[in-house]
Amino acid sequence: MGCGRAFTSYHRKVMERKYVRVRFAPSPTGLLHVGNARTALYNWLFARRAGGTFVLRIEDTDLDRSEVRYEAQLMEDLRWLGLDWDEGPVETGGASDEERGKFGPYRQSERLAIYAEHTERLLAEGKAYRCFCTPEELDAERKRAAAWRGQQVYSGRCGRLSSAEIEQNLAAGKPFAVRLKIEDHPLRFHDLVRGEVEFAPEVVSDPILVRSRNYSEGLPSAGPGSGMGVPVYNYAAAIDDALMAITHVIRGDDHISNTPKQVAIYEAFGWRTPEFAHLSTILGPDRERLSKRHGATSISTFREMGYLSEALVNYLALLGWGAEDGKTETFTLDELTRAFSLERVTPSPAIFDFAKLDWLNRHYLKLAAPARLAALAWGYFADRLPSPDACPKPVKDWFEKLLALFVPAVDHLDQLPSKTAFVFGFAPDAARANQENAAVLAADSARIVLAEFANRIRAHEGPVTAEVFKAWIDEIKAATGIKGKELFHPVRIAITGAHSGREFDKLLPIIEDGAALGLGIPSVRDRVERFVGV
RNA sequence: GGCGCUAUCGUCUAGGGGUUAGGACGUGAGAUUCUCAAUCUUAAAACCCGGGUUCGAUUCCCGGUAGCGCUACCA
Repeated sequence: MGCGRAFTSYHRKVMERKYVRVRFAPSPTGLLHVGNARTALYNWLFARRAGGTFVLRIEDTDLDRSEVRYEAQLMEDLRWLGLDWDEGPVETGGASDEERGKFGPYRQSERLAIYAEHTERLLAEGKAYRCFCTPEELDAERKRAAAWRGQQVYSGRCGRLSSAEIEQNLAAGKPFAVRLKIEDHPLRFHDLVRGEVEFAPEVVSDPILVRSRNYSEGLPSAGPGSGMGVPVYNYAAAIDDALMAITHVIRGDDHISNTPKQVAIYEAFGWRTPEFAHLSTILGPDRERLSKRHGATSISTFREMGYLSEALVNYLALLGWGAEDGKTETFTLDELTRAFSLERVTPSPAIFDFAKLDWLNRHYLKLAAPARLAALAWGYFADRLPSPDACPKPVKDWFEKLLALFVPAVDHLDQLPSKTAFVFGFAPDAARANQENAAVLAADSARIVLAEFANRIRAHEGPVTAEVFKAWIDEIKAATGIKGKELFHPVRIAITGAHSGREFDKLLPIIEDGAALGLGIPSVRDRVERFVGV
């Protein structure tokens, strides 16, 4: 296949909007949080559904705040969620040192020359102009405008400078920004989730496209011989979206007010505007924008807490989108891909519900294969188990059984150590000290039951199997007439330290098998003897 | 202040000019279990307010209110 021809025909089809091309364009200034992850997910689903292309672009024009480690983390998080991209930047330290895609580079810091070129064009065509206003002048103007009209717009006075004045300023070495000249007509765009949106031209004012040098210190040169600084977000994003032939811009609704500026940029270049879809904000329980103080928000934190990626993906999909039947709640990525449509995305903001996420996580935890759970949970037991590669098979098997019993009782895997702590060690004094336990143990029946149980333990050889235990319980019940809670609770406390927990017939083998493994796990006999005193 | 977006159970949502306004999470009750969890059954729980259009509005239109966003040479 001739690459050049293939590209040309592909490109033509792209231009005719026969293909869908979307992008996820994060700034590597922090960890990927659920809001952005949901944006990435919707982009990905939309692309996959349409058989289109999902592009990853890194918006790192804010060099003060951008960090390479965040970029790497971001890619790891996307992969963990199962969101693969078709085009994207060369990964620093990644498996491949090849850039994917023909519309690169995919990092804005590597596209500065492209922006500079386009700015020259706008300047030459009179669609943009140099603004020599100082920050102080602008500030004063803003205050005046705010007091007078309640609006803060730029007067556009540098747009009326004569060429002589411009030459003079340039010769004097005055720093300048580049502003777009806004035409006097409403700026409209179509939004797939909100319909037609329109802004009056005067509220947009002549926006800055390129910062002056003063604001671009320490940044890489915009290009050879260029006297300009670094472009602002709205400008770079619009150029990139156009040049990367993005057909649908799906992003957070905090960008709605930015969109008319970008539409004006598209118009200035004579480009066709893409479709937009603005996704609502994710809020915390107090209706404020979701943030760290509400709890976990970054994808990597959820991962560390032992949430399954399919649970998070499912939850995020449901947050702002509903299935067509109005009923289905659980979706695999595959099912989502088939069911998803932007038309069904809700425009209203959504409150992040940790309880529902937990429910979905429990759901997927129950479905997960034992070996996978073992691999995921191992890290939480680093101080109790040998490392996975140095671990004897019997220990591995035992651990899987332990998980099978206790995973259904947790919301996320990091709750496992505390749930299972009593298996690995037994603290009789703490068990007695517990108030609820003390109430149970205070009863005469409890003393009788425990004495009976201890007698049988002493007379017994070998592990206490579920069958042996059952027989003892039946005997004690028959001998003493004690049954139900009065019978079981004291025994449970003597073995586990708590009056509630998993079923004895599954729990006992875990304890007795564990005791035989050399992990320091006390046997049932050890426990009971220590508890009642020998 | 200006501009914009949004508004159905506590939460996520379905629906839509006439409905018993549906589902899910959570909550309450019951069943089961030695107990907890799980599971099953079940209950309570919503159309922001005011006007207009209409025979009829929760649904369409306008206004109000509230929440959120933007209002930077941040992204």
